Amino acid sequence: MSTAIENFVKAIYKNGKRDNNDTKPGNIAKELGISNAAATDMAKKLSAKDLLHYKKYQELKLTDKGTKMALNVVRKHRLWEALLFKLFDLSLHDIHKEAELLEHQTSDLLANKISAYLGHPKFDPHGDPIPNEHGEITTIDTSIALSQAEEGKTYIISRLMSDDKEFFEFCALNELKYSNTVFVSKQFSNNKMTQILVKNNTILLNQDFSSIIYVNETN
Amino acid sequence: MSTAIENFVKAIYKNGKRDNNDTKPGNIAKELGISNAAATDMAKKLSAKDLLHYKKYQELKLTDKGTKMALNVVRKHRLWEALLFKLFDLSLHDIHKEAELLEHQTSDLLANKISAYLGHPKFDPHGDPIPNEHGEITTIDTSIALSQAEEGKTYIISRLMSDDKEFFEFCALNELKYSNTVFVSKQFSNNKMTQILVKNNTILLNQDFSSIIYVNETN
DNA sequence: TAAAATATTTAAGCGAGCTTAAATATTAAT
DNA sequence: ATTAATATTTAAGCTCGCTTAAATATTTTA
Repeated sequence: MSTAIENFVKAIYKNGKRDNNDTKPGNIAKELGISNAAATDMAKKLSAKDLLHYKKYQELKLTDKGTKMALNVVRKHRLWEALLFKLFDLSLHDIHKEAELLEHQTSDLLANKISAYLGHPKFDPHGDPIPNEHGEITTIDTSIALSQAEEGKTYIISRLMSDDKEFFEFCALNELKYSNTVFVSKQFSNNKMTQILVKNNTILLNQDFSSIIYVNETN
Repeated sequence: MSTAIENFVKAIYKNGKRDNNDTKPGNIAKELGISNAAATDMAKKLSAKDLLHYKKYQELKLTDKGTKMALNVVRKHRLWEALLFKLFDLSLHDIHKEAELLEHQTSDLLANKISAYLGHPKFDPHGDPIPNEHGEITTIDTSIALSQAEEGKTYIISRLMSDDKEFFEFCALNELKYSNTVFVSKQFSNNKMTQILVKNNTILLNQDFSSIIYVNETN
């Protein structure tokens, strides 16, 4: 299936997930930056391929097959985001742009390898859920802020919940990266500080930072 | 520039590098799995774009612009191969297939990030040279076999020169991967063994293995 | 509820990147 | 050097994924 088809199906899927869910061709067209005519055309074609239900002037609805395809593309996108974020010093915006292209040229095998390498993460760096191999999504984020973590336990960073440049610089300096391992050596309950160990570096976090670094328990 | 164009230019470049260098349309067509007619057609188009010189019934010759494009694609291909090889447990064949797709969807920025992450390697896991950002190629491989390495020095693995499955299994077990760091703790000159330290594991290599693991000095 | 605004669909057409079939040129062989 | 074999080119035509313009349906609003 082509990039155009994958993007079309993905756009319908994402549109359906929003509050303002109007999945008529015009809306999808706007999202994809193509003409309404092109969207109608594509809708008919994909209907013939059993990827969506199309009826004149009605909303577009993905079939099970279409939903599965959309979830597969979304999975690849988010896995790429997670990998690029972990490996490289790139802005989330740049990462998104690269993932947008790579997602269509990624075999299921490679996607699974990326997932395994990252420890099968359930969320990407934006905090969006990553569908598993079978298209299943974990909607409940079981991660907790480092400020809530238990002393003496080991966690994996799942989310850096901030837009602050300085915070990201601090993270980069201290190996605080998505999917890295963190050992919570001490919780100072009085002054709300958290002491952690990351790659043999001991770091003392104040609450500002410990409350926006999200982690998952290791199992 | 499209995937079709990039592949066409790349095919001419690679063809020209071989002994049997006949860069007429038919040969390129065979390499790309397209018809001769399609290749002639494309040659005309690319001539108009100043990517190659085309004269009826003559060989196709890349212009400087075309050569630069080819080198850029080759660079991205080989960087992907190096990265995938380092990160994932995949066969060289699978890695090649994935890189073949990813190479066309990779920004120069991302390519540079991959290169930096790998320590700007000069060769990919096959031992093929990786052009730098400016399209320059290091043709002389300065790497040496571990059997020739100096005691007490630290090296970086540049090449695993084998097709043997068991050898690769041994490598995987012992963190002997492309771009990993190796410390040569002892060279036993009498029985031609080499003792190395990789990620806190001490490994004793016989000459069979130490002579096919190629490394570069760290600088 | 009828007119105005907006959205969707149909129709015609275009470029990219292919195809096959036929015409033409080149190369190899006798 | 002619003929036979092979390669290249031209021509016509296909699908995909778009476009614009016109026709038609739906919504909004007065």
